[in-house]
Amino acid sequence: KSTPDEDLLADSPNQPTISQSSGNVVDGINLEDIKEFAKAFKLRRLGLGLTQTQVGQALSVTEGPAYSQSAICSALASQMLAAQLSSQQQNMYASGQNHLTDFIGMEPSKKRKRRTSFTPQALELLNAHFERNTHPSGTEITGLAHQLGYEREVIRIWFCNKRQALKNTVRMMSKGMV
Amino acid sequence: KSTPDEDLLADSPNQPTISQSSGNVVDGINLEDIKEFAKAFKLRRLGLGLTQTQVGQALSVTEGPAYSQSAICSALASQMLAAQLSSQQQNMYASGQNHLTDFIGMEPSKKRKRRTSFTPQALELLNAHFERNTHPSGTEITGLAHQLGYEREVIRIWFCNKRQALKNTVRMMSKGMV
DNA sequence: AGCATAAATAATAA
DNA sequence: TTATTATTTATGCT
Repeated sequence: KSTPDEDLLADSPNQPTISQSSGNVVDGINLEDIKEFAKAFKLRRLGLGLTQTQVGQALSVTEGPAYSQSAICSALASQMLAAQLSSQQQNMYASGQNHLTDFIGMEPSKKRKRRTSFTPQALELLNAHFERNTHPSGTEITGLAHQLGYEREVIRIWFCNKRQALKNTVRMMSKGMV
Repeated sequence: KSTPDEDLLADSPNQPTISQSSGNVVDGINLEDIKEFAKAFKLRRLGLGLTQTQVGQALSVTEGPAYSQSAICSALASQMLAAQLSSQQQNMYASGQNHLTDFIGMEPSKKRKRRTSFTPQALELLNAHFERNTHPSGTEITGLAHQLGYEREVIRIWFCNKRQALKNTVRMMSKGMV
């Protein structure tokens, strides 16, 4: 129940002490510092109103290869989970010549895909499939997509959402509701 | 053109038979039962004159997190779509807390192992260990796995991923970002 | 307005 | 790096 965001907002209640270097040190950097970094990074990102994906793309320009959404997330989110950091040296980072800001102008590519609507016939077939197998293979998905005349991705997402709905239901049931 | 509401009103024209357990079983619960549950839930809600949003807020008080309107809807509506349920055994659910966690016992196309999900408690312990030692020995891993009730391999991988995440963070830091 | 649900984003297991 | 799950957002209905 502690998302990075929440930890982000939560006020750090403790240790103003510069973590005594007894703690875990990774690559010469203290764990606490790493957490602090992750926190600051996310604040920056949110402040700029960027998604992880966007930051990844932006970084790919200046920095080397490419940071995928997963990479960003993996690198930072994880560190914040257990974070209860000394709320000091806050913007020991903040200052530097932020590369990120330069990309604030990036795209307006905010086009959301038009919500597709399935025909009753399509839904019937999809549901039938779902009852038989909630996790169709890639081939099956492609087959369905072709057969029904929808984009493959759309069909894939449909199954994702459908599984989610089912799981939510089961969760509620087991909670003893109704 | 078949909204859940309509299905709701429509009288179930068939099978009073306890669905023969041949059907899809999710987490020990039969699909038909799930549909039945969804139907009952909605009836309850309407009976109380509540909106989905209201129910969500109400549940958030007693139950943990928060159920958004979307959540309620997503959980229940979907199940009713194809519903033609045996209107029997009403609260065979109400009781036991079936491991809602991972439904899908269905396997075909075993390409990828099902993503396991850790409980907050498990994560807490794992993180604690990680902070103490990022490279647990084989014995330690086995111990943790046993203690937490996860497969040894799953625990091992968790440490791999965790180390990777940490390394990535350090890399970014040293790149001078933020 | 409220519902249903597709699409987008975040998180992370494999 | 990939694939899936979890959560949120937002849009097309009625």
